[in-house]
Amino acid sequence: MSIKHSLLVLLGEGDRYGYELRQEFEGRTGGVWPLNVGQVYTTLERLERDGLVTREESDGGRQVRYRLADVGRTEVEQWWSSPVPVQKVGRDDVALKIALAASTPGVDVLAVIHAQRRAVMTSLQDLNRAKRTGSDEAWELVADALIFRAEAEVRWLDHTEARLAQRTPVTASGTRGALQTPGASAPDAVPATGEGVQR
Amino acid sequence: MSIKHSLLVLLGEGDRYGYELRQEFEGRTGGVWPLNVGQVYTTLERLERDGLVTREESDGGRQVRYRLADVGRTEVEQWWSSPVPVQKVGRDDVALKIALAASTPGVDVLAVIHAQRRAVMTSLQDLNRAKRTGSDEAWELVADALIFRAEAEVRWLDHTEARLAQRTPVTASGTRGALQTPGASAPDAVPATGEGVQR
DNA sequence: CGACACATGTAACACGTTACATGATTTG
DNA sequence: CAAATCATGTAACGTGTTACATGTGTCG
Repeated sequence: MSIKHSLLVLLGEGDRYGYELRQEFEGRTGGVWPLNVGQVYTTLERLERDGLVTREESDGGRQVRYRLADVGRTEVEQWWSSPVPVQKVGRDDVALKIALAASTPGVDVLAVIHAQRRAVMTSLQDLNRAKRTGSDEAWELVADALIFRAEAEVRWLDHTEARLAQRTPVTASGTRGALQTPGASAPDAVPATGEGVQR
Repeated sequence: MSIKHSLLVLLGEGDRYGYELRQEFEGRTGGVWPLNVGQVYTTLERLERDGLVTREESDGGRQVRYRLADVGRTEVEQWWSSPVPVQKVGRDDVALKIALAASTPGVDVLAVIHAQRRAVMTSLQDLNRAKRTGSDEAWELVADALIFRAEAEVRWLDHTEARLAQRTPVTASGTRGALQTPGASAPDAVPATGEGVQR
């Protein structure tokens, strides 16, 4: 959904050809989102098929310029004015995994949580380190988004661990022993304002 | 990646047939993740093709029982012991959109941010309301994950808005006027510990 | 010349999603 | 009986991803 619209946005600024679109895209996003060239072409094909863009060969057939059609222009405007749909359904891989782990006998939920947190915090370090290096504005925006999200995930993992730790430890027959860290207290209402991210 | 492993996990507790798997899955996840039955069957096909499960008809051909193969069992164990890969690359639809908006002339970034925040906060309300209703443990886990993530997104939107507001407003020729909310101060270091989510 | 950037494409696959088709069995 | 539930599947599409194929132009 996003590549399609991104290309449309770029085409909104003027006619472009595939190769060019890819370069601009990576420039705009600070290279955070590496885009395979092939994908640009296939996406453009679909866009043309759906009548959002028109194609015309130029430079004696060496380049294939694309132009934003009216339908496409409308599409872009709608995209700008409507928010990215929030995942109401709950397609969250991590949450699903933990929920599954919590309800599966013989699985060490705490260990799963620990492993996950370790991974998230590592990537968090990487992100913060990389953020200091790169100076691109777009890059920093995206990096911050990832950082905020990662921090939220850590907070959620803490929250969940605390909650699971205080439940009746019936299914205590784990595969291997997990470090039983107590975790912060779990506020019952809105779980925001977690402050302990660093460990 | 998750449905596949979820089915494998369920099969780890004993032989199951498709219909049954779907019911158990929805039960375990508190129904948060509605799973189309057809998808269970196609997924099972792939799993069988890849040798992770074996199939055998039972009940006179009325049911098709699946059994976890050794390869599948290994796969499950690996899944439990390895974290869900953190999105290092930055496939973040919202961040991409905002970054694009910020670098596209004639687009009102603030308006885009506002629309997004409005949507997120609405879903946040829904989630909190629904959380009070449902009492399932799995459901609450997943709901919390979504809540934490949504809050992080709001915080990031605030953060980004503040940052964009203080940059030289050269491209001030927006499509329509946006409410110029000042937003919180932007801490330069780690942007965690945002506390003002409610508006 | 050889390597590299430019430029376009095809093929195949993975995963998810929706919709439709088809029967058997239970139950009001 | 009719409707709902049980149970299995197929077809088609959307989006993303990787890998490969092919040719031109430029520059050291």
